[in-house]
Amino acid sequence: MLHLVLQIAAGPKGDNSRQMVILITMTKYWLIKSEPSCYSIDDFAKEKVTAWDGVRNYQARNYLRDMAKNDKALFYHSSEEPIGIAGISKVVREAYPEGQQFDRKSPYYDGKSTADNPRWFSPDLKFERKFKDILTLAELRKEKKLSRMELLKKGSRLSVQPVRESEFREILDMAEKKK
DNA sequence: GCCAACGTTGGC
DNA sequence: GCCAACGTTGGC
Repeated sequence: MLHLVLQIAAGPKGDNSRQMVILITMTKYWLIKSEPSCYSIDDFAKEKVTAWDGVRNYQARNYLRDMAKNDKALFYHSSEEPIGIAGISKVVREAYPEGQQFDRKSPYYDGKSTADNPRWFSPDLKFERKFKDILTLAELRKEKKLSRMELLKKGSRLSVQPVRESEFREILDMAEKKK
């Protein structure tokens, strides 16, 4: 949320009555990775809304916590050909304590997490759409406008990453043109 | 607080 | 299946 304070006209010193506060919600953009053998865009399309759980990296967790309602996230298929962006999702619930950290039977169980002091958080994401064709990593690398993307940097392996609005738009354009 | 050893991610 | 690039762990 961005807070803009507009001074309409100068009042007497210390008098703020002429200030107008404007609240603007800025949509943020993200990229989330998933191995399709584990959870694919088709699984997502079927489930419609899912908790983005199982993330066990602190930086990725911080990004998950930064997600706000209505933010958009590119859904990326990693590890299996065709590797690339498969579709889009939307944040429908801000991050809350992730369930699997408390589940002893889960591979994501974390004994150091307590209900009072949870370590991991997950937002709820809603399936928005699947691209007709996966926008491949090779295609993304060829586009100069995307050269600053976190995803394309050497050694980048974070499973949750911020994406610039311009990059998000460019990716939608590219997906559209592939038809 | 350093850093070696180990584990994981993910493209190739 | 290889391995570079990271992140985490734990002894000191």
